[in-house]
Amino acid sequence: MRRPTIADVAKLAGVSRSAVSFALNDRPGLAKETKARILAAAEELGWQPSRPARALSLGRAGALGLVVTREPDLLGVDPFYPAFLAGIETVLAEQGDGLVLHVSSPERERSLYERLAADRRVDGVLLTDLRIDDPRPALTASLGLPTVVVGRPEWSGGHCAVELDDEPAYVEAVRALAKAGHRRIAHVEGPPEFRHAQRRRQAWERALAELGLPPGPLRPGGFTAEGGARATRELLALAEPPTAIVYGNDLSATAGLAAAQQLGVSVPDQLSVVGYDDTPLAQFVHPPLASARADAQGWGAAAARALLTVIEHGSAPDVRLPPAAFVPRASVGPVAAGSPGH
Amino acid sequence: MRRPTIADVAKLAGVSRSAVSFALNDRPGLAKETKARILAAAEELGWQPSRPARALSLGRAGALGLVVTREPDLLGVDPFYPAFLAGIETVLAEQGDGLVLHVSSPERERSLYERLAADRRVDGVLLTDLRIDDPRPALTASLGLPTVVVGRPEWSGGHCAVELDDEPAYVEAVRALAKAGHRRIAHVEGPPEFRHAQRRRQAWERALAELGLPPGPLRPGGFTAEGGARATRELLALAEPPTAIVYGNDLSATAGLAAAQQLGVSVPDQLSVVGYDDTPLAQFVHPPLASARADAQGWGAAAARALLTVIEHGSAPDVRLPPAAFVPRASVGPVAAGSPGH
DNA sequence: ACCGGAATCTGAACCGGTTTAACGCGGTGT
DNA sequence: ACACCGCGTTAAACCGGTTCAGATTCCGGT
Repeated sequence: MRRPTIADVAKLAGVSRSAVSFALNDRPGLAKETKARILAAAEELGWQPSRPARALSLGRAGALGLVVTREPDLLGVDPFYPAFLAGIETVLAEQGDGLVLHVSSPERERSLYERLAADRRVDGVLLTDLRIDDPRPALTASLGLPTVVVGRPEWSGGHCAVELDDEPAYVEAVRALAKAGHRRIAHVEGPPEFRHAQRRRQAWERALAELGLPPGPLRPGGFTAEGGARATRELLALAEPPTAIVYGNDLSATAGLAAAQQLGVSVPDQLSVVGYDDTPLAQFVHPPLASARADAQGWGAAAARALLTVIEHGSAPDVRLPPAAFVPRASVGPVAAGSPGH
Repeated sequence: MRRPTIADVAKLAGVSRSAVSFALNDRPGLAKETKARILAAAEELGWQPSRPARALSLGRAGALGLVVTREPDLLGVDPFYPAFLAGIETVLAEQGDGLVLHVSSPERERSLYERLAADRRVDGVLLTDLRIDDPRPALTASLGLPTVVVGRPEWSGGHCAVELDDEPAYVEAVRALAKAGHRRIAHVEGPPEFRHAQRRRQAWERALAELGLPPGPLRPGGFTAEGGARATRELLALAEPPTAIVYGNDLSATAGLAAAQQLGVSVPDQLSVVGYDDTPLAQFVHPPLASARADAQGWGAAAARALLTVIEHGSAPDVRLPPAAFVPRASVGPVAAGSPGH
């Protein structure tokens, strides 16, 4: 019942342990039939080399690390992580490598990375959800832990960055709204400490400026449903309410849409709404929610590939993926003729 | 720049490597001051024992495995997994253990578990989303891989089961609807191959029977938004449409709610709606969605604890957690006076 | 007959921990 | 004075792989 070791395979094949190792890692210097015999023996015993043993002698754990520091609540409604993880897996599965996932809080984060590094549990880490003044890039650098930053190069602190830009979709959304006649376009932003939330806000600001529109009202939404609903109520209570709202994500947007309807504001007749993420639900709410779609799975795969390269070669070139695309839907409509402020 | 090993610590403290090992794992038989000196040396060098080395000599990987086989799409909107993972982490963090996560498809699943077992990459696995005739319990048993089944004991195939029952919340939901006067209560079920989807359907059937109500119409919803929307349209197109629909999850329910509204059917005046999962969005859609809440984090923690026990002792008693609770909200209302079929 | 060299395989060291048996040593009991 | 004991410590074996420096064999060339 004991699991077979390399010695068992060697004995069965009538060779030394090193020969088995050579056969497995198909190194040159083994006669073809010997190699076949060894592989047959391994097959017969159902032998696979032990990861820990392999990791110890190679000095490579054969695993990547990902620490997720978002609130579990936030995680559960965001299609990003599952798709991202699936993308990582597609790359790791080829190598037979694994992903070690930790869910953490900002306080415990530091010691967690330290342990990951000191431990040799993983060969490198992916950094997601970069924050303003994020200590992690410097931390992993000082720990000598190979790192890939999932986000813009200027956030990466010298590490390899794998970027999928939000901005174009945002700009496009604002342009689409402007084209539909909207002039008061509000934004409900995500937690401002997140770099991507900040970038989305700046994209909105810049797009308004480029179009020669006045800066619109801004409210915090925290990427949550509750925040989206509250922000929406506040915006609609303004003396001059916006005729369109761009949200930081679909969760806020969906809640905002419902909040507007609850106030008797009809979407898109009196208010246009845009989300971000293109949640599976987006096209099935009423009215279907305009949003932005990003290839999270491709992002995960690219990030994993980049990290493997960093681990192997010490560095990797930055990667720039096709940006997210604006997805127009019925929640965006022409500005109402009788809309206030005209 | 080389990471310190146990030998470096031993040299610095002026003792043998075994003494360092003893000190670290606080075993008896070391003089107090020697131990203090060793720990000080370890601290000074920032030394932590290498996982792979430790795993090799202990024969324990120090990691649990979780294979997720859901569609990435389904994953992204379900608050279950993130909270579940967070719960696992709370338990593993104490031990310093890790979680190896794999995202897979049913086809690759088998070989993945085989590798996990042969590999010694993990000490045990958690089985979630049990299906009808799920091959996994028997597979992990035959692989000698310690296993905990996340679900009902009768699904576990002899493994330890950690259960959080859906049924009471479902029965309660149907009762609440019946009390509000509903007699034609439909169900939009999840993928029927999932045990928990099946159990929810049976709960609905049983509750109707117990209340003396006729069996209601049933439609597949696949736990998806699209499925929920389509099923709703079909149900509402019936000659005698239901006055209430109980969905397999919130995603279907939310899409169904929107579909109904799109058809001009007002909720809850003409149709009552109940979901399951209590998504963060549930109380922020319009009208707020009645749902059912389960402590997914507690579930994860309990499952992880049970698995650690199985790994250590070879078995563990089944765990039965408090069941999910029905959360009434405004999407449930009294049956309309003029409702057809009265 | 002898040498050189390629091809093939093995022995032993090593990765960084844990564990077990034994050892040195001062103190006790008789 | 001797055997015995317990305490604190260590050397060495072990976990299961990889790797590198030889060892062995077989071959052709001169």
